[in-house]
Amino acid sequence: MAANILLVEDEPAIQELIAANLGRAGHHVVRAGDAETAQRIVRDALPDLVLLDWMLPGMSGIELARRLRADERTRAIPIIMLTARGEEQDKVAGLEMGADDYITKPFSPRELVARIKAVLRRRAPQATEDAVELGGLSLDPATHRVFAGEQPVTLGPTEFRLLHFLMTHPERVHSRAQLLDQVWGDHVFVEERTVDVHVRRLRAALEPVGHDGLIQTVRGSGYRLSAQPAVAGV
Amino acid sequence: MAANILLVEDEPAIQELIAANLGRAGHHVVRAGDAETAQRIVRDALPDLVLLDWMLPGMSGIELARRLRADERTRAIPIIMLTARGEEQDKVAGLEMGADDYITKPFSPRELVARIKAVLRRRAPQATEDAVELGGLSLDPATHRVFAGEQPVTLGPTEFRLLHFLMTHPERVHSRAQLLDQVWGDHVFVEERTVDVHVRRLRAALEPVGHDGLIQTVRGSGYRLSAQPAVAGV
DNA sequence: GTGACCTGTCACAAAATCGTCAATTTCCTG
DNA sequence: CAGGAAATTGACGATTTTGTGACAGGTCAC
Repeated sequence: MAANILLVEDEPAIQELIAANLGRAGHHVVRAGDAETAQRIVRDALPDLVLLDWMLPGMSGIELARRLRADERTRAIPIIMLTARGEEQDKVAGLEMGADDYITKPFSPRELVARIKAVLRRRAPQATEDAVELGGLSLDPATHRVFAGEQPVTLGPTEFRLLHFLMTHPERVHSRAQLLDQVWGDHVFVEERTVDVHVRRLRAALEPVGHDGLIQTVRGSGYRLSAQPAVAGV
Repeated sequence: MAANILLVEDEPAIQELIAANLGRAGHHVVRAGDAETAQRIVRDALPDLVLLDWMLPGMSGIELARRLRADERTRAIPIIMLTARGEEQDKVAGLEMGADDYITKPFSPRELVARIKAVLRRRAPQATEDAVELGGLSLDPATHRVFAGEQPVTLGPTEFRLLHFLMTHPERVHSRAQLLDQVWGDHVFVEERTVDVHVRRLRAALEPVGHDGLIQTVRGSGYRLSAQPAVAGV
């Protein structure tokens, strides 16, 4: 259950302490000393969770939380706020602002880790997981199933993600690099040729159910999923 | 968001104060002055949430929480504990015992109401108490029985709840984390692989009565209950 | 007590999937 | 049509994910 956590805390001592504890719990921690930096990091790195001190120099924690909630891409990221004792107003405001939880300073490392774990696990399943249908082929992320008409298609996890991406971005040519970013994740280190292999496996799974020409090769550029045949006529 | 709330608090003055505030917030409040009474009320009335003072005469709040978590029927009821300042030990113990949240006394009415709202909101939509039937398999929460056609199936409590959840949410793929949330509750600290073990036990119980392929593994994602075979029949 | 369950975790076995490579084939350019 | 770049393919060892059996505690009804 390792996770990327952004810690927003201005006091170096506390920052250090928390980071050490989270690190020991197996999490990867990125730190920010102020809200502006934090905002930038969130946009760039999209952490799994934000640990947010409520009292910050400059932009307040509340304001940052509000902004994160306002942005489409960062809306789903859970926020745990750190408050000093007795800041009753803040707690209420924070919860209403969309914080998922709060912890009152001082807190024990165990409590912090326990709360993080709970929040991460509670994360709602993505809402934008609609089924895709295209040219007689349907794919449903919720059930994790693919059908060619009535016939089920069996795919490995990677092929499934690849097909999902292609079906949600049809007709466009995607370079191998783009596919690696989108399907594998932009942090992995994998040969570009690997894409070829998975495309091949995907084609092999689609061909027996009458979808051969579906994934087309664009020489020198990449691949494209298209309901239209690659070449007119013939 | 009106809810039935059981307030367990021995000090009449505080009891009165809290009850008044909750009532103003639109909740229906039932009160108990000690843990024994509370336990009885919970079994009878099945409130939506329990507000539990940690310091009680006789049976402690922790003990009550433990018992509620141990009982099949009351396990899912959220618990918010009320603690005095500085009782750090209690917080950790409480959270591990299954409390969904805690509030440090003294607290503001606004905060209390906000916390209650948050806890109720994140509670998973409760499965119906109606009997479920699916592909020759029937499960009745009321009688706590499972039948495969005419044949009774014997299950342990956890397997029963697991099957219940899967039957009420068929076809969908559930990650181990989601199953832990929904079946074990989001407050427990259990390894994800434990899910595997219980799935195995469930499969073992279902297989001799002709329901082998019912629970399917979706590699890399989780498990799925489906009347449809994973792969088209050969 | 005590014996019959249940539970959560491990360590290990079994399976499925992955990423690479090298050999081939295909396709474009001159 | 030759040459060479680009893509396809089949094979394979490495890695990751699941399935299993065993086990140490804990609970509960006798």
